[in-house]
Amino acid sequence: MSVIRLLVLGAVRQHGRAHGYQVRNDLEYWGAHEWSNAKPGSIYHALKQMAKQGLLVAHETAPSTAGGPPRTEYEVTEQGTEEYFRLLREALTSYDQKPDVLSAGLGLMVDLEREEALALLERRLASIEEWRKAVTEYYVPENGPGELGHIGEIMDFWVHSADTGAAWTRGLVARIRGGAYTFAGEGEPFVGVLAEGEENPYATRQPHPGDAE
Amino acid sequence: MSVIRLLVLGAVRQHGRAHGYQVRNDLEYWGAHEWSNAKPGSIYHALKQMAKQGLLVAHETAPSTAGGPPRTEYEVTEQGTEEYFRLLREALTSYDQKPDVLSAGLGLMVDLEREEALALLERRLASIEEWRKAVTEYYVPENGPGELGHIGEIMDFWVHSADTGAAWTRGLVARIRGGAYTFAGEGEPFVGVLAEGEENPYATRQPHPGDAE
DNA sequence: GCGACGCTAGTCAAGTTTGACTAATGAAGG
DNA sequence: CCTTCATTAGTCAAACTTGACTAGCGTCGC
Repeated sequence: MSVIRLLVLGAVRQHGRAHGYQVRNDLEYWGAHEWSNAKPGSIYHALKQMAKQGLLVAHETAPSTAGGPPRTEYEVTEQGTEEYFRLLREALTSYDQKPDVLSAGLGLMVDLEREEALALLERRLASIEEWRKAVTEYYVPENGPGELGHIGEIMDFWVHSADTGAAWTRGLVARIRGGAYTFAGEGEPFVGVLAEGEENPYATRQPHPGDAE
Repeated sequence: MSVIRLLVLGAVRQHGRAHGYQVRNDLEYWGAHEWSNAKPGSIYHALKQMAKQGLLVAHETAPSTAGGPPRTEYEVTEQGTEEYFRLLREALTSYDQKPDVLSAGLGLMVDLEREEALALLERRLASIEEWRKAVTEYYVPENGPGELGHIGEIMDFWVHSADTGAAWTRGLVARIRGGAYTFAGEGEPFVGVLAEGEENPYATRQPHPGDAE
């Protein structure tokens, strides 16, 4: 699963209706350009593609209020909402060792109810455990480890990552169970997007000047 | 940087001369299909592209000895060797939080001399430290953390990953400094590729049957 | 003696990602 | 005024990735 679709659906959904540039700014607000491949090209592509597939509807809109080419606003369809929750649940559950996917899941988890988020994270812990068992059983050669030479370090690195990742997840579960954060259906939700015209307080040092990394 | 080029260059270089299917098998031997995007399509694409760019030379070869279409053998050029070491050094040094790149670097690090590998890993530690300082200084809002709401968990996750990653790297440095493994110029190198016809002892449960994940 | 199956060695189209480029507006400076 | 510059909003070609497909050859069973 590519993380872009999840992020874009999450951003559009929180606005109700949003154009590409707004999504782009939200993702920067979330810091997503630092930990995922959220670049303008990918974002606009995802919007168009998902519109073509019926996950979003595109409303043609008049030339923008503040310079630049005319902008298109998007809205999430029912089908898109389904897909959004499918992706979100998968992001929180599966241990496919892609940290950007988990990060996106963390940013959007409050769209779920507290109990469900907890259940998904527990499932995640179980699947890490399962992965660990499969790998260590499978890759330990007859004559003990070390027979693999330095190649064994790769496995050791992955196992270490899995273990520390699991430990961190257990901490998160404890915080959520202890009442942290506001989940779906618990009153005033946390505002995770920028209003039209609002400035990003966590903008990168050099805000995209003509883009180019 | 995409990890595929590094892996493919490393594999071809160890053979001296190799065709695509051989590279594909080596990467499976290394377990790369588990922790990177090393799929047939990507591998063959990388071979062709790098041949076009002069990093590899392609030798047309007669139809294979054991069925299948005629195969092309590749060899690393001088330019390709330069690029290989550039990529390898970068993989070991930079903390761009992509674990597959580090994994590839670990698998190929013995192509460097021990002292250089150690120096690169120390640089890696320094750059993790630097990243950590920048992020924590920059992202902590005036009114303390927690103002970010659940979004703060994303940062916490990344900082935790950086810290545990650094700890693991320090362990690796200690092992290498303690004399583990055989690096370049230290006699008989570890055999990291499969000879023609040799079977992969760590093959996945179901060896690629018609491919398809 | 032939048909099914698996292995060898790839190709290909569709989709995605990248990095650089464009074009319109408005504000600031001289 | 008029040039320069940042901001808004997005396009585009080239490269890369993905998953499914192809085709030759051996061999095993019956």
